[in-house]
Amino acid sequence: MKDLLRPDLSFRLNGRLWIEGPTDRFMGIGRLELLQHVHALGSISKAAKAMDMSYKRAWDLVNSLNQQARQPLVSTQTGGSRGGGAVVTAEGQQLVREFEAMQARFEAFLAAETQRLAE
Amino acid sequence: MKDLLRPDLSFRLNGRLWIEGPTDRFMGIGRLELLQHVHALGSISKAAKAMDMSYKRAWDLVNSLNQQARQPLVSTQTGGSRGGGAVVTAEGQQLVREFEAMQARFEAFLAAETQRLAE
DNA sequence: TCTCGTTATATTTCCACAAACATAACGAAG
DNA sequence: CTTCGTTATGTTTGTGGAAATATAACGAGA
Repeated sequence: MKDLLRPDLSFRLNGRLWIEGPTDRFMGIGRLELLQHVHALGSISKAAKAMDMSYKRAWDLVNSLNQQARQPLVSTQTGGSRGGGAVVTAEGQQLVREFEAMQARFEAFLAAETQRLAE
Repeated sequence: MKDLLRPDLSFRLNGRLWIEGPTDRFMGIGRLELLQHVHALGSISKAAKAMDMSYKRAWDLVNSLNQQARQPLVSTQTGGSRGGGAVVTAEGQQLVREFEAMQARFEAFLAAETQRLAE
């Protein structure tokens, strides 16, 4: 394979993995990172800021996740002394763990295929 | 996992695989199908028509492939009684075979992960 | 030398989607 | 009853990339 490619350019194998519903995407690497940030920071707005994403976009993603899940994956609270916040529920944490694992296996697959390409 | 999803909606795992260069994408499932059509039909314009793609887009993709390859993957000819045409070179055919194989292994991976999701 | 189907290439138009912007509601605490 | 940071939601603006449009060149064959 590599003998087909221009030797003065560097190429790499890449890929994406996601779970899609009838209308919307359900889960992907971006949503995974968002959930991880929400879990770590306790708020959608802080997570958005940390990821350099607009709050609206982050909220829309969380909303899409919750709409497609049997039970809320992120539970939110408005108002209060600290303005409110968001927590990743037990179900959300389960999703994070399982998708992380799948993503890790995918990256192993990519690494193996990359190896194959070099031969 | 499936216990997290709304039971009234149908979800499926999906993914994409591609080889990227420094500036452009080099290879992916779309380019694979284009090469297969060019090989079968002997012309970029017929391949484009068959795929319901504009000729310009198809030509741009072929051009991108050729630019990034050490040797032409698609060889073209203008003019002549039939107007010209395009053939997938031996190198192009090798690329098709290798990417097909990789894509098949990826689909096997997806199937295995899909199995895992259902449990 | 005219035709025809194709390759080759530039320019313009269009549009889906993201980003940006705006505003209301919420509720604990002081 | 005001403040503050957050959630919640609608509207407007911007833009990258695809699609559409246009045109030239090519060369075998009639």
